[in-house]
Amino acid sequence: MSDLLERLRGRGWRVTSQRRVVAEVLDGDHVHLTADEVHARAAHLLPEISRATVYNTLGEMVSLGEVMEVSTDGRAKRYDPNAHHPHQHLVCSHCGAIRDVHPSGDPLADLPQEQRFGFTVSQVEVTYRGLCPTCA
Amino acid sequence: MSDLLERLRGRGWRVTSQRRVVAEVLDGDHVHLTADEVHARAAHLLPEISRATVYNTLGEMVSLGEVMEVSTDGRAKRYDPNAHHPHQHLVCSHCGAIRDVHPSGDPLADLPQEQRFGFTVSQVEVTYRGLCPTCA
DNA sequence: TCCTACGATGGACGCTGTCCAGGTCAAGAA
DNA sequence: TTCTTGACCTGGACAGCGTCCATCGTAGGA
Repeated sequence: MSDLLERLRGRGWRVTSQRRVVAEVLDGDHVHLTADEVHARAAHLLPEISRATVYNTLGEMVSLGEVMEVSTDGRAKRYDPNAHHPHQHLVCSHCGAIRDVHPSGDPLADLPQEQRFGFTVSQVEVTYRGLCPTCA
Repeated sequence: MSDLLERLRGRGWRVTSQRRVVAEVLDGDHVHLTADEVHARAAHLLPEISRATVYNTLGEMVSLGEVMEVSTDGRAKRYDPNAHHPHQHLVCSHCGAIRDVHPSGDPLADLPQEQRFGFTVSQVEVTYRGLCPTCA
């Protein structure tokens, strides 16, 4: 986990106890927590941590490219620490479970030039939706 | 436009003046209004219409599959009347402009079986991001 | 014309996220 | 170790988006 902390420290980030617990909470694979969930888990480790700090810290991690922001449901944004490995998301339409997936091929290549309307396209987000084994 | 109204009437929908103006506001191509924008335009045609009614009506149109819900920015959802022609979206990262686009190929086919983790995948949403000609 | 169930209203409420003034502290310097 | 300072944290107010609910209005059938 301190991978993330080490990288951030290397970028001149001041490491505080608040930032450390947020980084700890975000450790792991297939982690897609909302800001509120991050706050709840962080508060378990450091009871006085404020909501504003969690939002600020997450925002900074996103700016630094160390964490991805994902919004799969139009409600709260979710934070995905797996930002260094390009991937897409598979979401259960019923229970909201999320998995990281790696489609074959380059989704960007599927958009023909004449369908780009002069845009300089630089990024593609793909969300696959369906039912997970438990909900099906 | 009353395409939409006719289809809804055919499904036993009671047609009221409120529902009619919401359907009128949503008429056209490349229309991606937020609920609030729909409300503002509807109120121009029918000043007393309430916000709750607009939300209810949009929600019903979505349930009936006549309108698509799109959330491209993590803020307000947008409503796309072009629900009967499968398409994806191209979004300007700077000004938020949205275009309907039609990628070549079937994005669903790009997700190998072993990447589906037992999910029954039924739908794919693709959002292309970049800069529009004006913002570039 | 009358009835009635469905629809509309608007105000309260909840969730998500942002902002700000003031207090606190990490980390470098001596 | 102590000092200094600017970056950081806090808690609360506030704003945007969306939902809920009790009540009133009305479309459409009898």
